[in-house]
Amino acid sequence: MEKGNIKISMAVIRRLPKYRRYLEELLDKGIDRISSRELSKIIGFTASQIRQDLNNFGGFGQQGYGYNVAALYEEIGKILGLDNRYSTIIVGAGNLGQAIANYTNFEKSGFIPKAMFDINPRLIGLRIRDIEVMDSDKMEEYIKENNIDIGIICTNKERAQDVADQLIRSNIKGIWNFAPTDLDIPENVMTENVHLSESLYTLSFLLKHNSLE
Amino acid sequence: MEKGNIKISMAVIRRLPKYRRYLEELLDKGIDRISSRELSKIIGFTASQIRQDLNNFGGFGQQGYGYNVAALYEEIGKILGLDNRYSTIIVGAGNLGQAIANYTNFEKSGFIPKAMFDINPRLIGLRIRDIEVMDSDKMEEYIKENNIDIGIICTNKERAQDVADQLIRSNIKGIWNFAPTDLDIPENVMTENVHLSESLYTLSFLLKHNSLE
DNA sequence: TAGATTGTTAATCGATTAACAATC
DNA sequence: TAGATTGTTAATCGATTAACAATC
Repeated sequence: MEKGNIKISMAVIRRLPKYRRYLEELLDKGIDRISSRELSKIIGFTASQIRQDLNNFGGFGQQGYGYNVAALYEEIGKILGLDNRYSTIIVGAGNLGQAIANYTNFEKSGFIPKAMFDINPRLIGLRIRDIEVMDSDKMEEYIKENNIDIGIICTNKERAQDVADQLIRSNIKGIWNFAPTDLDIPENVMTENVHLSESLYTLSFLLKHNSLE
Repeated sequence: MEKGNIKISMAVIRRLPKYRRYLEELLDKGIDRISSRELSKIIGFTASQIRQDLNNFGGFGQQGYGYNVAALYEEIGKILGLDNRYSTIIVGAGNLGQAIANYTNFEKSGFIPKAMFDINPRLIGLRIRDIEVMDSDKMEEYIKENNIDIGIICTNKERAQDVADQLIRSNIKGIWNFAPTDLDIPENVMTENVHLSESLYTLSFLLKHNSLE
């Protein structure tokens, strides 16, 4: 999380995927250069913030010219680690797990689902695309033998911590957690939570308090 | 978004669901009072922040005692608007749409899915639980006739803005967007985005930059 | 009452924005 | 070269934390 020794704040990190997404759109439109001012207009961050953000990682622009869209897109991809491939497993083969298994966009970005795991005998043996649902009993062994990088937790909240403990024992590198609970995870295992109900409740708050105006 | 005239920051709003979740856990354990200091230990925010956050909405505590768990849980629910019922529709009946339709926890919190919509003839007529997948052509009419509050966009990014425009024309109050794009939406329609790929890329960043240590 | 803990003001910290010299 | 725009430092703004008087 550094350039030399400089710590990058989470606020900056979370803006990077958005930069990349807008740059991809520009690429698709055949635009090959852009200034922070123009980018500001379409992305909604200030030009100053854009320049600050990018300069955390290096001087990607050129005075008087701006930024080369293709090069910047590429650079941000590298910063985000999207030049890597990651092997993933999906734990919990219910609706959400299956939805993620079916969502091929992640695979295009280098996140390759190798297997799914579930405790429900009726799901074991099922295949989502070419991804097999295996018995959770075999998970720890599978992770170690297949060098799995990321575990995606799509179980209910009751099972989530047990699954996390198994993943941690198997030396997983990262956990993407969809279960509506906060997991207890050691510092060296990176975690990212997707708490859907928190997002929905935020919307609910906005609905309630906006309509008062 | 106010108490009197005071504006509540998004940072505070986004912490509210987490307070509620931890309070629910305490309730389940039969704990009926808690101090900001104790809550701080389990939730990970500072005690000072907890008191500041709550005092945006009122003095829910009592000096020398702390907070009543049940009462505070209830209050935060009201602040979040979870004492309301919301009628929702899910647009896009693919894997993700179906996963959300099947996730009964949202329904328990008052978000009632009334119908799903899709353009794919093979999906139209399908029922997820008791929720019918209808032809997207009928969506605008349906929203108006059934007083739908929230539209949940589960289409691909290409269709998302068109769907949003339809929702807006039908006077929807809020949009929960799962499509990987930023939508152009008027200020009076509340929006909450769930950008899964941004979350995954953030995890990727952390994996890459942490392993350098 | 004495102890505990809130509610709230003040201090600090960090993130965003503004400004401008450097330079393409 | 002159104009444009970056990279970077300084100023501002907002959010978090600390401190403590109020009070249960």
